[in-house]
Amino acid sequence: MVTMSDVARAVGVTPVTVSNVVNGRKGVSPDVRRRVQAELERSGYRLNVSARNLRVGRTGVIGLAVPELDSTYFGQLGTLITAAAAAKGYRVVVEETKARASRELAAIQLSEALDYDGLILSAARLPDADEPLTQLRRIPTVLLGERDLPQELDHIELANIDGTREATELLIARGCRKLAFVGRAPRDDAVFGGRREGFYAALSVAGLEAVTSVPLSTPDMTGGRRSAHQLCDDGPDVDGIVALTDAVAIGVIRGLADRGVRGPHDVKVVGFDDVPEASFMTPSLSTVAPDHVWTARRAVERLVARLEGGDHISGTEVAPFAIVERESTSV
Amino acid sequence: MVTMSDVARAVGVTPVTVSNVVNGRKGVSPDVRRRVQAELERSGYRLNVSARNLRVGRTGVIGLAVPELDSTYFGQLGTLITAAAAAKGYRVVVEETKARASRELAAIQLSEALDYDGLILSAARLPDADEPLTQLRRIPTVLLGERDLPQELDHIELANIDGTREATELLIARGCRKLAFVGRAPRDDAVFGGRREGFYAALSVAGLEAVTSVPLSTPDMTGGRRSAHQLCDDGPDVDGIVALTDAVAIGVIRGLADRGVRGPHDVKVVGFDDVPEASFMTPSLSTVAPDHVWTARRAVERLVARLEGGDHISGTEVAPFAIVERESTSV
DNA sequence: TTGTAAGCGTTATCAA
DNA sequence: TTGATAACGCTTACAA
Repeated sequence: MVTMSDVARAVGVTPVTVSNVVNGRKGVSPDVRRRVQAELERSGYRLNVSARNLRVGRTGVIGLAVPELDSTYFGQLGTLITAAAAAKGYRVVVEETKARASRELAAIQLSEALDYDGLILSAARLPDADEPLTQLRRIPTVLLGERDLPQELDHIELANIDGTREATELLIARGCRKLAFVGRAPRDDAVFGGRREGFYAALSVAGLEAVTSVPLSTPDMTGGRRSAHQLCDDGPDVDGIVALTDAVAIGVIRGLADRGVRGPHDVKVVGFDDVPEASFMTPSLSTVAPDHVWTARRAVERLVARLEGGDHISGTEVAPFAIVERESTSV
Repeated sequence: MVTMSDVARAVGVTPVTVSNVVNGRKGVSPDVRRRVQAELERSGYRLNVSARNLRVGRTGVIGLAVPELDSTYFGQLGTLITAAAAAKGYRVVVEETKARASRELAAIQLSEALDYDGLILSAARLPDADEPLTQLRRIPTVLLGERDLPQELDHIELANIDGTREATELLIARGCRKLAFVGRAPRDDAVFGGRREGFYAALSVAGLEAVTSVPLSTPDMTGGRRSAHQLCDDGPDVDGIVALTDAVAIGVIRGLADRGVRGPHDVKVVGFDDVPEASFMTPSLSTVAPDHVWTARRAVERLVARLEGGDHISGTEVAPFAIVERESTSV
């Protein structure tokens, strides 16, 4: 391994001068700079960032922990946060937690292990115990998630209740009267409780009763498809479905098609997230579209404000959203 | 910031003993261990990994550079590589290069900057110049990509020619005679040349002429949709389409639907990649399915072998693949 | 413009 | 079982 001292010795200067060249600082004569640069090239020198970080006490890296990478929702989040962070001079590394609470904790510990300056944690199902929150206080963190959290934590959440309520209202406005919610968690009912709450709120205002609330084995396309099969096989008559997420909705639409049920004529469906593929499905998917760009920018802003010690607010903010109507709810 | 020295002073031992406790090494009396642990807890001590890495000379982190994160193809790749690396005791951080050659270079430099032990680079369009390859020689790297590369580099590629040839043969076997390829790059024809080559090879064997090769503005769903519109508006009669990737194919199917063309009755379509959503589309998508698990495992294996200095092979390997037939090519 | 000295927090080595 | 010492590669502060 080539160090600055090696390069310095070869050129006949001190390590400090080499450091100045490597970091593009001024105060180095053109001649020396040139000779140092030549030797850096020649020797294949690589900066040891552990050493630099040890010295300067920060890494300029923000960690982003997401439950899964193979969904466009979290992929897009990664893309947007990376861009927002780059604008502020930070780099982002993405960690996958696999949505298991223990892995979310592991991500937090990892962030310590990797010496991230800060962490953005998309916490699908952080356990209620205090212990993880204690962990979170050890490293500057912004949470993106669904859960009610103590006010002193930085937290950005989606408009789960209002968004799902308006999505449900859209179905009702389009003539649906026999509505089902696909998204009951198998065990922990608190997870995604907000979306369910919004669904029931809309029904209650309209004076309707839910036909059913279908359990969801996993909150993804496969789970949605399975739930749709179950719904068809159990036989309750349904003309509108509110799905927990777009991925679930895509699975539901496909699962209905498997049973010969065609949307939007037979059953209308809405999702949540507005993933990139929503407008490419057949039928294209009506959905709650949170402002992902806003969310990403705000998460980074708040984290950086905290990192750089300026004024920063705590507590929960809710991302703005819009209802996007496409073919899956057309009359 | 609490250091080992701080903890040591508080307990009345030396930093070395604290280090031993933190790292779970033996040779520390139960009593001392307990007291040190208590103080670690109490003080909120956090290991400074920059210091450790400086000392031990490695980081245990593998970088994965992919063109984009908001596609399930690369998302899945990230998931699988993360899992394969974890099995070998390495962690993975994912970097987004945005598919621009300059960013792929930036990723390489970044990997140096972050002190990854090694890098897996999914190089969509690495430039031909030698310079980047010189860069690659500075850090242990495995390339996942489409390009012909010098033999001394570790390289895993997909069966672009054979895969696309077989996919095209499937269309022909299902009765298609008027075939189009959607995936001509706007400028650089060398990119993804292999897939085009496979398409033409199948045609030639069957004694057919291609109806057209449609340019693709961007290799994603949006580009595919646009190309399909163009194809419909230009009017050539087509009964089978080979798309560059599944994402493009999904866009193509939707673009055809926009113009009232229904698959698979009117036009059959095949893609490449077997992304998770391929089986959830309507119609579900026939495609070339590379063995992603094999690819991820092999990439990690080869990188780790290189890192740990054992025997390692160089050169190019090709991932196995299968043709998966679904509804988009049914008769 | 360049050099000297010191230290960032950790761990390896050797001695007690 | 514990401690003293040195060193990893780099940057900051200050002196020349």
